[in-house]
Amino acid sequence: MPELPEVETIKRELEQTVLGKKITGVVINNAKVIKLPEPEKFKKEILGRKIKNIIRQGKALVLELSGNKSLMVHLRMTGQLIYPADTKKARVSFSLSSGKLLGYNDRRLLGELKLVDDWRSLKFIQTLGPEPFDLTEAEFKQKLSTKTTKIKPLLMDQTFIAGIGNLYVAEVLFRAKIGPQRQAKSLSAKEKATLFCQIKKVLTEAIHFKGSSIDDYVQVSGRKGNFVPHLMVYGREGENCFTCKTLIKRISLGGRGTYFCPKCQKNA
DNA sequence: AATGGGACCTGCGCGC
DNA sequence: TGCGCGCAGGTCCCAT
Repeated sequence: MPELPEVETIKRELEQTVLGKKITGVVINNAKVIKLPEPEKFKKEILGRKIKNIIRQGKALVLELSGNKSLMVHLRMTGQLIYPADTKKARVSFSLSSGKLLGYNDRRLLGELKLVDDWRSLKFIQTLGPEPFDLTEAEFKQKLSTKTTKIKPLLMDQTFIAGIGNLYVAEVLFRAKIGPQRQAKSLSAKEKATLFCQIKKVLTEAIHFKGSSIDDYVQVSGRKGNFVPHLMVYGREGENCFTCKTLIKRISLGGRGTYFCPKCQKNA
């Protein structure tokens, strides 16, 4: 569930807390989350390096380290980065030169840590679509114009646009009054413009409120994000639409829970 | 090109 | 009370 706003929140917090610190120790409690290189090598190769720079690309987080190595972290569903952390909960914990621990938690073990020479050449990064904030309205409209797929799965496709997941796509489509099943290229110019505007608006607001703590997501400090009270449709099946009082529906689209207002969001 | 399914995973809530 | 099951969704991979 961590999407662009959650990962951006974490990135900003890490900049304030661990940037410039040196990694002085590593404890691996579950090696499953370490995808590259093998855990022993990972441990050996990361020791002594300093955290030089922190970057977010879509939902991926990159810690650039001294000596031309980078740690790519993808939280997937239940990954957390906690500082200062306590060892017990962490799948992997890093001792830092501050004397405190940076912990990687991951209840479901779906996340991944990769220590690599060149993070930009990772396949996931290579195929990532544009950052929403780097995209122009004209480019967005152009990209939509050829797509016959449904708008909701398209916006969640990380190779189409980076950073939007199941929660924010629901919010964006609700605010743009567009049904999740609309064919992408069938959107009018006005709808495309509204959609583009709402993508940036919703993501910006969610970053401002430090993300949505629906499942496991918390800030680096361990505190919850504050955007949940601002959600208009996600998770509101059977409740009244805030605009028209119609009951919010939940359907399955592309195998994902899809919330929308059948009256406000036109599917044709 | 688009779509649907399964795989990876665990903990929760549900029905019986 | 306890057990088994479905479900949550980010990404990859495969089949059609």
